[in-house]
Amino acid sequence: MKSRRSSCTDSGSESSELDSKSPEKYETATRRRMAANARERKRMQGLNTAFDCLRKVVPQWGQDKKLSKYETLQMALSYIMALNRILTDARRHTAPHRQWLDLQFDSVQPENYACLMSYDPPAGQDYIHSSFSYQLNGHQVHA
DNA sequence: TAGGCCATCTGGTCCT
DNA sequence: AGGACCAGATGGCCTA
Repeated sequence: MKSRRSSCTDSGSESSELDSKSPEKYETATRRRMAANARERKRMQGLNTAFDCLRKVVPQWGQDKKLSKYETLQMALSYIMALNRILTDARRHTAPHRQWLDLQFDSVQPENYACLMSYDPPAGQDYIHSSFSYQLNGHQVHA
């Protein structure tokens, strides 16, 4: 884990204002701030996990250096556009060209998006894509 | 050493 | 009231 800012602590900046108030209020505010910081840390970690999943799915220039968050989003956008184009073009082709389409998807393997498949939505929430499924190179894919 | 990227803290806003 | 989300600020690490 990275070191924290030296000038800031989990106690929060509201301490100075609350110093003059009752110790109970100060304690409560401190506890709330620490809890909020912990939640924010956890939230950002979740976001980073999602970015890691996206990096596994998106094409990379090289394996030596991982894409930054910005680059990952840009690459994902380009990748989706490219796949969309492939599908659009495929619709214009008839059966004799089916092999061509299979070739386009040759590099798309289930293990590449395993992290997305295992995603559990929060309880009580339904997602449209949760019942989505399709056939890809003989693989039945459920998402 | 400057610049890019990132983690963390923080306060504000919105939602449940 | 409390949690989720967001954006700004700040400081650390790394690389050219």
